[in-house]
Amino acid sequence: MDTGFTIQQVAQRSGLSIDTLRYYERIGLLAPVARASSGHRRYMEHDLAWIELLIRLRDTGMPLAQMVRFAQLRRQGDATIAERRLLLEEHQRALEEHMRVLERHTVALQQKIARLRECERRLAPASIPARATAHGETGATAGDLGASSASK
Amino acid sequence: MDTGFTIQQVAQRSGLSIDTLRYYERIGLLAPVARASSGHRRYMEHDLAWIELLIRLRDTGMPLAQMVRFAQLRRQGDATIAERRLLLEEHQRALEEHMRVLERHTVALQQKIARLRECERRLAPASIPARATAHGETGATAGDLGASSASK
DNA sequence: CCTTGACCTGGAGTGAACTCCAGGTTCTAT
DNA sequence: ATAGAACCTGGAGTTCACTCCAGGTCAAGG
Repeated sequence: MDTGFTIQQVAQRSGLSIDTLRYYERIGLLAPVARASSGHRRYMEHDLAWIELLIRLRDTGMPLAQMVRFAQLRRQGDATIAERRLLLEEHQRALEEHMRVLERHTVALQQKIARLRECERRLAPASIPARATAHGETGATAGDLGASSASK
Repeated sequence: MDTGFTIQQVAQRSGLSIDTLRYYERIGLLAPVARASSGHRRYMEHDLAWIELLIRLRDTGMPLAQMVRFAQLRRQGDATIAERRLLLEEHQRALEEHMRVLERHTVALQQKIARLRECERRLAPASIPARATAHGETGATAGDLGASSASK
């Protein structure tokens, strides 16, 4: 009986550090991992699948606290499936909203880049040493400024 | 001379907190803001535009340190326009890559949600008290686990 | 037998990005 | 004139998500 992956193998496969794997177990993101007779961790396939999901949630912006909540629900078994689904759906909605925001930001950044490029075109080729005008390359439309990050 | 916005007004319009506005100035993200005779800050239109850009960069994941670098370049005037553009283009590329990753994650999460819903369908209506099987709702395909977050 | 390297634990330390506080000034309304 | 709100500064404290460390155990090679 010494099947399963060592913590090092899991770290390599998952991209998480060894310390992070232990940390996740400490805070209850991973249920206590099986041990070899030596006391060393042995991760099973289902641990890998779970870790993969955790990474996905983390990378899509879910805070660890919420992931812990999710992990707790999971450990409570089938009775919590609906609740878990709701949690994921909620997260999914937030994520899609976030992606829309990012989409809008890229457009705006693209415009900003275009304006800079325009500035370059106006300045560089005409190497007339015009006294470096520090005028507004910030960009026009100082208009909206519409509450992007809600601070409580 | 007492034109311009108070720090409170800017906080409301921008969604940043008053403390954050002062903090950003301290670390050099904002050049020293104009003051009323009283010593109170008075933000001008061009400050608002700049703050708007800062928020955009922050919300798209640029670390403050890089934003500070960008702000420094800006203060050095027109000579740094090309460098600033390159910085933004670099950021834009990273951002687009990030959005692609998020896209893939949403797809996977959507599948996960579908599997949970499937579990619910199988369990809930048949109210036969089957001994709560803690079998794998983790989902299939524990396959790839392909290094998602590069830990140095 | 001894070293080397992977692993263990509990706890302390880190970096990023704020957020709060004390103690003091200034504006505004009554 | 004075209470109370808004502002100022410098510095300390907080939260999050790790990351590192000391001191010890365990397995394999020379």
